[in-house]
Amino acid sequence: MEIIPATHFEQADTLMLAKALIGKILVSNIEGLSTMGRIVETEAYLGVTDKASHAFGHRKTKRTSTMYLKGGHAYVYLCYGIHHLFNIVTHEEGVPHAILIRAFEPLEGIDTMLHRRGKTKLDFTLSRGPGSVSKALGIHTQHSGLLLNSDWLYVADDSEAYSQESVIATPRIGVGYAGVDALLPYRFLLKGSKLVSGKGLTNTIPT
DNA sequence: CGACCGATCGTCT
DNA sequence: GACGATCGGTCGA
Repeated sequence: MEIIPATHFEQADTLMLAKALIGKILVSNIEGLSTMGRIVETEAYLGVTDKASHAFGHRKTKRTSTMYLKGGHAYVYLCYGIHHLFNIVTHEEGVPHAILIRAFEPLEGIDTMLHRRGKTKLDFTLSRGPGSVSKALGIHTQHSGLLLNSDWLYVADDSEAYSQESVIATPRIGVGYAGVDALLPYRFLLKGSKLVSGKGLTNTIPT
């Protein structure tokens, strides 16, 4: 399995990067515990021109300043006072693009993930939804601003083949406030995956 | 199965 | 002082 270096995310085409993340492996080594899963759902947030992005209109605050770092950094923020949502920053320094990881298929460290999630048995809710993703992997807002690397968290490619047709694009979830931008097809998912979040899909069938 | 609701708090106006 | 890039539980059809 090949580690994808943080510099990979310095590329400018965030939509391409978000699509290409589908099928890749996310590995965390946090608090001495190793967990791993295959990414099945992502969303792209295109910075200053994207009404759904925290950086829309060049908004830059203490919280969102990490989005302006160069690609390959982690952007983690607290949502609804409860959930820690994990993004990978993309593009060059100063351009606040990011990719939200919304769901993955658990591969290793399942006992650890179950414990972190307060569950006793594996089902499709373990790592479905961006809040669940971070909780299962042990990602916390304190990780925001860190560069992805093998010390704590990285993306890897196990060369499992996914055809372009197996990845589909849909509008993003929960961004109704973004007006017309809420309709943009910036959400990518593995077609037919039962592990994908949101409503109106075949995601209610237990594995 | 869908609709609704409460939890919970940092961030921004 | 209001509001989320959410989740899990409950309620009713």
